[in-house]
Amino acid sequence: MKKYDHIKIEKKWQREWAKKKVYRTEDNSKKQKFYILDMFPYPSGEGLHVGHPKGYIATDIVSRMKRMQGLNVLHPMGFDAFGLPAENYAIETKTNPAIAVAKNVVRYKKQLEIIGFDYDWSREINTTDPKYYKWTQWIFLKLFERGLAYESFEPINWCPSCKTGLANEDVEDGKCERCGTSVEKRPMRQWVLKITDYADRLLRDLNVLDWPESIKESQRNWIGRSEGTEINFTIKDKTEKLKVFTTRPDTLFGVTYMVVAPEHKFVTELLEHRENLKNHDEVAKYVTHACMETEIERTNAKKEKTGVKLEGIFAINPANKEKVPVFVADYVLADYGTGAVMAVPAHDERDFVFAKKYKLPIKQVIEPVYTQTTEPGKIIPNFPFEHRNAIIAIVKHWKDDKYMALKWKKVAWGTFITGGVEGNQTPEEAAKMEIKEETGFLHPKLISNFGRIHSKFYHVPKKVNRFAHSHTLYFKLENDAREKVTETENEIHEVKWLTIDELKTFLTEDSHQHALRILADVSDAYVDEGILVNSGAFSGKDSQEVKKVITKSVGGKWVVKYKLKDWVFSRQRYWGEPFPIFHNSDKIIPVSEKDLPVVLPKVKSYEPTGTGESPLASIPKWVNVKVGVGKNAKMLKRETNTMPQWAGSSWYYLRYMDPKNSKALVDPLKEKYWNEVDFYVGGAEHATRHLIYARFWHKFLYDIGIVSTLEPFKKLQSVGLIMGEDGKKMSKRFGNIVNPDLIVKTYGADTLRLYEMFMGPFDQAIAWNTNGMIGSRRFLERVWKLRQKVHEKGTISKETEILLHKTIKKVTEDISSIHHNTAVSSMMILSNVFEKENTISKTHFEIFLKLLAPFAPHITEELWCDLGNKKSIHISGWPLADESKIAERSVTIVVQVNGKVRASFTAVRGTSKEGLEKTALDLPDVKKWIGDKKPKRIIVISDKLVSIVVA
RNA sequence: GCGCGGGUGGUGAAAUGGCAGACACACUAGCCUUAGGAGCUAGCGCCGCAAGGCAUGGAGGUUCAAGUCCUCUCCCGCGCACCA
Repeated sequence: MKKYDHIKIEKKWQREWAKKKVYRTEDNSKKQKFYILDMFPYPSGEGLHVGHPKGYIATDIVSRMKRMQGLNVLHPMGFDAFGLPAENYAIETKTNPAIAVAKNVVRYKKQLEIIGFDYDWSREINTTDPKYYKWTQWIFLKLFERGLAYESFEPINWCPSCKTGLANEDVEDGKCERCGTSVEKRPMRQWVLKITDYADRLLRDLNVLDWPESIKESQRNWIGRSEGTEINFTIKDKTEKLKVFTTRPDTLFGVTYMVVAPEHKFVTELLEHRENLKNHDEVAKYVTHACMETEIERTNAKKEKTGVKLEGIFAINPANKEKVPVFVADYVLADYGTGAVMAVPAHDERDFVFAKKYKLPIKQVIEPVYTQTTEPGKIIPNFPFEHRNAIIAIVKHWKDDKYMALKWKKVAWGTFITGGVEGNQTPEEAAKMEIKEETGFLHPKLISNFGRIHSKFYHVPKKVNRFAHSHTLYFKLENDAREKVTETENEIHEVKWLTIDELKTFLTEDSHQHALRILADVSDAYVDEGILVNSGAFSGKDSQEVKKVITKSVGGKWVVKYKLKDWVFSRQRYWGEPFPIFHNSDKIIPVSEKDLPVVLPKVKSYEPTGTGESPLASIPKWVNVKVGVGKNAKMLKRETNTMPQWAGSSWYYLRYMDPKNSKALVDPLKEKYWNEVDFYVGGAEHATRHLIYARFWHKFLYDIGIVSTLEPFKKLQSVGLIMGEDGKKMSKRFGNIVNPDLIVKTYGADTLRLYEMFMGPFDQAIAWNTNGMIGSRRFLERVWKLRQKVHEKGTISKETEILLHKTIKKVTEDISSIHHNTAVSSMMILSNVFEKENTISKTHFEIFLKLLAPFAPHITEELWCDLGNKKSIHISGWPLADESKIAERSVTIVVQVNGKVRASFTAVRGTSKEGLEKTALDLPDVKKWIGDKKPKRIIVISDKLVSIVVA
């Protein structure tokens, strides 16, 4: 037999498939459709490394199986090529980026082709093709028509190195995602898309998506919805008001000062006239400094908080008419909420830190409520609470720095002294009585009142959910006078004298720990929900329940805010889609649809100007256009910004449905047929950019009737990176790049494909290991040799046939759930068993080849053809597992004695439990372990195991 | 700090609550070959001569039975982070 010559075989079949158009996708098919998509690549000058095809191989396998199962599969490929990498390359080499992109695309296609993908290349798209970006511009026009694209002059993130504005999503840790330079805030004219209008739908519809939870969670975080209240504070002796946003209107009575962001209009306007502020210069200096800081410096949470008081300015708390000072401080963000906050230091950590530093009053308005969530005393849900007035007494020793604590004897509790308040006792009387009863001490003296601490728990002896409201009182013993304690009290608990440090580990109840923090003077802001105090008519109410009531009482408005910001959509660079927009002095005039596309002109220099203008501005012939005829003709100026890299990829999946249509973005009938992407595979790094932008545009296109689905990608799967052999990210910088061309040449595309799938779980990052790949090659060699055992009238054993059917089932299920690694290993097991057979029947071997075909399309096609088949294996039918064969007649029964496996035996499937038990007890190995002891219990699981328990 | 994933041999990893380590790499021994990154046979978690015991980051728990379920805890990766 011939040697397995992968080079010859792979070349031969790739040509043959292309010639016979084996993978051409039909639009007018009666078959059920399946749309499977890879995130298309950005063709850089460096070419693909072995990590790039991992996702493509996985989708290729799924699409091949689906095709064999008789579905009409759309599995397209294209190129995303606008943006900075191509432009920077152009600047370096002084070539037109269009030329470099064309060259890179050719290279990428060649690299992809030798791996043997089943793409229908007749549907290839390229985002830089005017025939494509015509429709990107068209979508922009529609957004503009609906008021979702607008010009703004707000300060935005600016990368001084890339010399362009950036979207919020392009900034990571205050640095430009592309080049790592710290971004600055810079006010400039820019185009912005109103993605915030879709925030609520983008958030809500995540729930129906079959996506990895981590990516959905990232998007939820990014959108950052929160509900709260907007409240106006009037300014003393002035007409203007200060509007704040808060999620905690229930703490309104605890406001002791206000804070506004340095960029806030309120501050800017005050600074316009010296006489407005007694400390004008100080404030001006602070504001200037704060605005100059970079995003990193500003947003570092660990940075010490700074601020300056606006001397002479006071705000009036609408709830209690109290007069509070106003500060300007950079811990308040200008672009979230209203850029101003009401500070409640007692119940907000940041305000607390600031108040401590500037010695501002801290006023408690929420009493803590602790809920027991662990046993013993875990509350029973949906069960009413019995309220009880109570005390917690902290008693200091008469001379030592020690405090009295109770160690409970019947439960694992450590507490201060506790008790109920009976009848018309005052809390102080009740506490003194408890001290005497429980400990015998006679002369406690009240030092201070720590207020109430509430706790919810299940009272085990009384069988009720209890809600205890404990007045927490601090006493000091005047002397050691003590009387005897009754026996009953002594049986319940033991008195201990402990230091503060010892109490930290001794006290088991959260409410007592809270009291201890007050005692030790280390309490910080209590930020959880609780019961209102010092809040006028609202005192005693539940904080959760009064939020809307308080809002209403001060004329506030219940609102929803998002962290998500509108999408800064213009770049001051050359290599992007031009905007279909004209300017006429102040007026904005959209280019009419029939004049699309606005083609990107050639320029002499691609260098960014850094002035906030793109290089396009330097081509007067392109910028100045005469529009209209006769006396209606006007000279207009074109918009010279370009769109960001993310524009083209925000809708490309739709174009594959109808890539050549010059009349419409996508033909409505084709859109209805192909519908949504059934399965989308790509890197998790796109979680908060491409995957949010595309969802946004898709929802917009739904609203204007272009698409018929609410979401673009039904099921999403993320690919785990392939790292270099050194475990570091594969990159030119580390010199650890493995070139797939070389692997394909030396080992073959089929080996590469098989290995990348066999490496490990698909979504997990993993290091490349060329050594480990040998195993996949050997497997294919063995499959090749198996051909010699195949005869028309060959036979395989019953067991092997059973295994074959189990393998069909396993491979089918594993491909569907992207467990390609275990699919490969199950085929390896089958081939190992085949090797032990003398002959293999043709039909059985063909089934095996079909299972392997999606993974190793070339070698299987060659063997399939060699067996005399005329049509391609890839359009043959997918095998079905015969369930009746999978159910083996004999099963192995495991016997456990006291939970340890001691023996096993073979039984006929379906043997009665009694029969299994009897056989098991008769086994010598079992008898040995039971000895003369009597089995206490015997558990029998049919067709599986017998578990014997002996004393 | 909050949220989402993970911790299993020398390595990559398998395992509907039912024989932990399938499958593969590496390694060891032997065979076959004019030596090669080839093939075949056997071995390969740890301790132990063995019988057997111990092992899925750590500590408890539920169960006849736990890598798998529950509680606490440590470590690693990712996302968000002064968002009021």
